[in-house]
Amino acid sequence: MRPTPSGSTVDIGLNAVVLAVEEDTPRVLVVPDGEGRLALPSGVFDPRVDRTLNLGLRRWIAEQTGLEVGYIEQLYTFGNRYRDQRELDEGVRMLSIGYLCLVRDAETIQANSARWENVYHFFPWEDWREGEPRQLRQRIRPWLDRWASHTTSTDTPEARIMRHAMTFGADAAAFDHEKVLQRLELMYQVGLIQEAHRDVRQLPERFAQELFAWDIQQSALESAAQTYGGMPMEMDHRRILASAIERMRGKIKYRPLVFELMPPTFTLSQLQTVVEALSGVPLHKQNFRRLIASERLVEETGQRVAQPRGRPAALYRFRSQVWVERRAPGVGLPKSA
Amino acid sequence: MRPTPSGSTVDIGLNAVVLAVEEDTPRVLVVPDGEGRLALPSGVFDPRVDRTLNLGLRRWIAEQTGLEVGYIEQLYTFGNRYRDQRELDEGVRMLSIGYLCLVRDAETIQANSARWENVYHFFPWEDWREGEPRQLRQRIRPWLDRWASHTTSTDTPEARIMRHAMTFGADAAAFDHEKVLQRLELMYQVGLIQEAHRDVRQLPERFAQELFAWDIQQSALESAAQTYGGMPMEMDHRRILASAIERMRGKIKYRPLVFELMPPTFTLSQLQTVVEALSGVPLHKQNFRRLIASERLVEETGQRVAQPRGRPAALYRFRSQVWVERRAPGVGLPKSA
DNA sequence: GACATTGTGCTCCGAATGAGCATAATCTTG
DNA sequence: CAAGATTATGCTCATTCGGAGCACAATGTC
Repeated sequence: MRPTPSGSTVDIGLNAVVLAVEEDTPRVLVVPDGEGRLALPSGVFDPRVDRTLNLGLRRWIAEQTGLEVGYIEQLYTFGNRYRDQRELDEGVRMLSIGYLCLVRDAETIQANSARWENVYHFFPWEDWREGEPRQLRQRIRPWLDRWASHTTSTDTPEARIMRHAMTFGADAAAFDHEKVLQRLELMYQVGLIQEAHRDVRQLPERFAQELFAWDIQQSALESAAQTYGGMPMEMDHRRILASAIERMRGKIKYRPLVFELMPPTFTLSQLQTVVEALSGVPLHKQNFRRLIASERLVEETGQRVAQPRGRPAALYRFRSQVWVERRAPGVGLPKSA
Repeated sequence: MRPTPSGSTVDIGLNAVVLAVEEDTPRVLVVPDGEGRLALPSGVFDPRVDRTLNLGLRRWIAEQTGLEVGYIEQLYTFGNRYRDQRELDEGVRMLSIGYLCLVRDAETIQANSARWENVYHFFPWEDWREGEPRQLRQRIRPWLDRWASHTTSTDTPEARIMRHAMTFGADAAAFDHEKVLQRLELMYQVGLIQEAHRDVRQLPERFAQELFAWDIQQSALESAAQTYGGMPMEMDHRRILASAIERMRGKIKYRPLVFELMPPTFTLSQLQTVVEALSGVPLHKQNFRRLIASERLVEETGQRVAQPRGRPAALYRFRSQVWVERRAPGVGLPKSA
């Protein structure tokens, strides 16, 4: 190992994606900055204060939101330059480590004006529970097609069409619901999310050219980003959120992660609603029950719960024994999801 | 975002797990330190030199091994204390970012005495191609059982038995081949790998107690670690290697990662051998071919290749088109794998 | 030419999956 | 109170997928 660069200029940002699901709405905890800009709970890691990264993260979350989170999982370490104002001002390099945190109750009150925001407000094109989102088909895809038809010095139209097909699918049937991050990054590069326009203004000229490299008038693009591009976040926080949703969608299939979001007892319909909220696709009710039953992920409590309408549902609880018994327990999702 | 801690004391270590498969042997690139200790190619990230983490990593690999790697994927950022001597000496805190790199040809000559080492020399218990490894059944499991039977202030025997079952499986059938990292970390905590004994010597007393907390005489344990615990590595490099194998085993099923390790053309048997080498399990030959064919991951070149024995095999190449067509292309593995 | 060895095509069966029908248990409304 | 609406739950059926093995092909060796 070579000697350390003297007087390191690297800071470690810890960023928490705290998720909860309320009814059929997946929510993320956000911290407004007072001027309407949204950020994830986050802070700089100081090894003199916190012994581990996890402890540092927990401290920042508690300070900024008053919440004590249970489940924590590291996502990814982002190291891109030029996305942080302070970096430009002071020449400090910031790395961001993203974390996924799951909590049971979105109703929990937070301190410091932190609040819950619908995840799909940040990615309107990711919610396919009612079929392909209209805005995606009618507004976003046309922009992507226009972008793909432009040739640049670095991209051929074929490469761009392929990129479009690989992320958003050539048609609705080929849409891979797990590629949340890849889709966001294409939207960024095309200029269909507001962060791209914010960044391009403070970027050195030679880097600016990498962004939405095509001869569309930027104002039209920026207006489209405001209308269809979902809510923006500070710095690269929307990317971190995208990583979290992607991880969630992938992992839910083979690990019993959902139960970190459920109350101690729940009905199978509630469980299905939560899975659907996260994965963004509708599920066949009877088959979902059959699957949960065959995986023996839950057990009956013997109680039933009255509903506002319809037959009362049986209450279940998670069988923590599954951790030892089975090898890859998860709620499963249809191949098409 | 709060103000930065003045004069950060965090360094970022970049660590590369460079994998290749030669015949039926998965190999990792290691850099000996001159005294027989092995390390991964690694170095400290300096943002003044390299614009991105990936570029920094590539530079370190090239400097230490002379190799230009193709495929790179970030694994995990480790932040544990007390595993680096310099940290103890100078109070510098080091975070390690692990990367998985894939190269096509293990024969490539390296500079600076870097060399290829069989991955399973570091994890002898992970190679199940010939069934459950004898050392695991006859030597390692008994130690784990003895460990599990001890009660401590922090652990009940039930918790330890559960931990054993969750990682190594209660019986051979329940062994989950993907949990490579969890198994290594249990081995570390029990004291069955040499790094644990190295670390415990330089740890402050109160942390030392967390390690192999049981009343076995340490010398017997250390001797077992030397005999059955696989080859040790510097710092936490073996953990990073474990993460890489785990990622590889998981991802190979649903992404065409293997082809990064294959030559431009190959036979289906060669492909199967590589998949088996990485996943550590034997596969049914005819079903493997059927799967590859049905996924249309490859296409025939029309050529055949003579063998030392047996019928000549058809040569195939990877169909890069699959990236656009299919949603989760991978080589697939049996449920039991 | 018999035999060993590896490659390749095909079948069979049971499990898992997608889709839908039917019935049960509740509340609301006429 | 009966009919209808609504949600929960049980069950069937057709299809696909995955595990296992038989059979034959194409080479080299004895």
